[in-house]
Amino acid sequence: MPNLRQLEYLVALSETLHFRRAAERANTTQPTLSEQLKALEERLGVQLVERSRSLVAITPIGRQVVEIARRMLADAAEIRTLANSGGTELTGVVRLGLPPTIGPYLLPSVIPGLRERFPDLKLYVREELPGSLPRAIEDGIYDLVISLLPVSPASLVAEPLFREPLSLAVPAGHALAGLDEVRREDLAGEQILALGPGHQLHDAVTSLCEDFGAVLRSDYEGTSLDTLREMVAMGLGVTFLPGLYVRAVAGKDKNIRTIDLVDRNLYRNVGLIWRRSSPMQASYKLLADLLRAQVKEQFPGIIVSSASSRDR
Amino acid sequence: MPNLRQLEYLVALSETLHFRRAAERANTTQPTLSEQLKALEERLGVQLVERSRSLVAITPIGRQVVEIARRMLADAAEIRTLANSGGTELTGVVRLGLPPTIGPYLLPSVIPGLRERFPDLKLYVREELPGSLPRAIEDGIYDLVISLLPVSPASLVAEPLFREPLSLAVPAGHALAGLDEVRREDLAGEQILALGPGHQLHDAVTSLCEDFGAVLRSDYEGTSLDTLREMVAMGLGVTFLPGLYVRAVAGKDKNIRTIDLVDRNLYRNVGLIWRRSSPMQASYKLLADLLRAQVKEQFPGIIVSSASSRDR
DNA sequence: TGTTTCTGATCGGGTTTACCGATCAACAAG
DNA sequence: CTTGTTGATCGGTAAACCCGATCAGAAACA
Repeated sequence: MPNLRQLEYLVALSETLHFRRAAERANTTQPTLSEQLKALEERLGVQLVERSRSLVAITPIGRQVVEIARRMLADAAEIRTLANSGGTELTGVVRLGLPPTIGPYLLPSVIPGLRERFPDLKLYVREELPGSLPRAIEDGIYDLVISLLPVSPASLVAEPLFREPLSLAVPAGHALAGLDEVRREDLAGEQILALGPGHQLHDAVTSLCEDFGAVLRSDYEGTSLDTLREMVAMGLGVTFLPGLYVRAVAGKDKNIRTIDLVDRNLYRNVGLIWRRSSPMQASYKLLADLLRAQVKEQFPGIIVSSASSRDR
Repeated sequence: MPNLRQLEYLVALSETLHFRRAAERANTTQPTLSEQLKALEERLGVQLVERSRSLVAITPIGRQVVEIARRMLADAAEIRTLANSGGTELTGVVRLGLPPTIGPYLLPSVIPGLRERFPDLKLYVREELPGSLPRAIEDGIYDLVISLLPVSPASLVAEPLFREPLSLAVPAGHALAGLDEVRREDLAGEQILALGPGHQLHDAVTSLCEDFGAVLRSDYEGTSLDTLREMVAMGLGVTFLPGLYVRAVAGKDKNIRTIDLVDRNLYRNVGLIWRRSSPMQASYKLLADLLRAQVKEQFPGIIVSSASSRDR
């Protein structure tokens, strides 16, 4: 296996065609360069340099090697630059997992701001059922996950992002459609639609229904927030929609009304999760800051969480 | 400066995400891999691997490094392949210098055959006044030179290729045009045209003129064999043309006649020259063989030299 | 709840590699 | 014939590289 240092010597020699000057350029001494080049030639089993008292020339094969060696040295330099800058800054591909009830509504709004702040950051985004997200990040499939808080495993760190209120969504002609806000007792007997099991909204809504005396329609299970909205618009029942979705999509649909709930206990807490063992901690906190700022700016009404303890 | 072996370890780890299996794949032991990866991270000042008891993951920066490292390892492998095959076979760019009175007439005929025999060989061809060719190859500007023999410096090796007869070229209506061959005395008093000084034909023709009692026209100096041919066709005088040119071009010109000389001392010896210190000796001899074979096939009438002593 | 198994980290060691200063041998120029 | 310049060589040293044995923590198992 050739050696980067030896290749560096060869390239230097090919540029100067002079052992002493090449040694100087490569920050070493002439004996070392001479010796290492010999060693390189022995390793490869090919003569790379034509030496005579009056002439130093690179052989045809040597020139091919020089060409490749130049590439390799440039690559090595790139690694070094990457390491110098990349230690602090967020660059390259970061794999982000998030639930489908958040991704399509949050990301389009915040990604432009992200690009501006971290121009060298490329997000590889994948949506996944929220139930499997914590496991997936523990297994190293993602670098970051946006998920609902709290998360259990001690190996994970959660940085809260925002509290997202759930709004009631009813058809335009519904009895409750005119109200500015509804109370718990208003919902008694209503037909409630929810996403299928696995989605985080499913479990939450189920327990809500028990509390409120409402009826969960198990015969219609939505597969996405969009289908849920359509089902409400068609009068199949009412449902709860998360604030991000309401502000991004549902609020613009004339066929339904979204109503705040007086009972302000209805929230989902959304946070940014990473492994405690990740060395990108500082960068991820910066990212969380930026996400909070973006949400605050783009989604009025969403309550942005306060950052956890700073340690820079 | 990162180290190729360390990069190999990193790549292996990125593929297995398991220290022991990665060590096995990289043909080393787990402690070594562990240690060297730590050393690499310290050199770069960046954490590349996320280690915890239950998980091995490559950090985002680490993945960028892996990507570059893969390129570098592939390049290193390419160097090794090159060295293994290239030691014996003629590949890559070989720089060939030759005189303009040979290049355009010899090369088009032999290059197809060359391609066939040495498919990975790329010739960088440059024409130069023959006077400066020996100096140029001594200085390492070329790897090979086709030149007229003999060559003086002891640092050069010459492999004879062929003996190229000089033919007399006269205008179609000239007094000698009907003859099959001419004698020295036939030329007495003729106006002889030649190339300018610096060309090898100049000196040779000058001394010929003295011998034959012919007159060298110094007021018209050709700059190439083609202009010389045109000048003869226009009746400005007669000239000597080398056999290769006669067979490739001049023989097809109806406005002139080319006539063999009875005096068979008129030859130029053409050979392939390289530096004695060149390690490609064996390949160059093969090349000379091929060139001789090609000339023999393509240029009937040119006397191909016998190869110098073989040593394989 | 102990026991076993598996993980990567660490330790002590020996070998190889990389390097340098000094010197040599061949050659060119004066 | 001397002087200066070239790359090669030598002897010694420090660092890099590697390995077997072992450790410590976590997970799986009984």
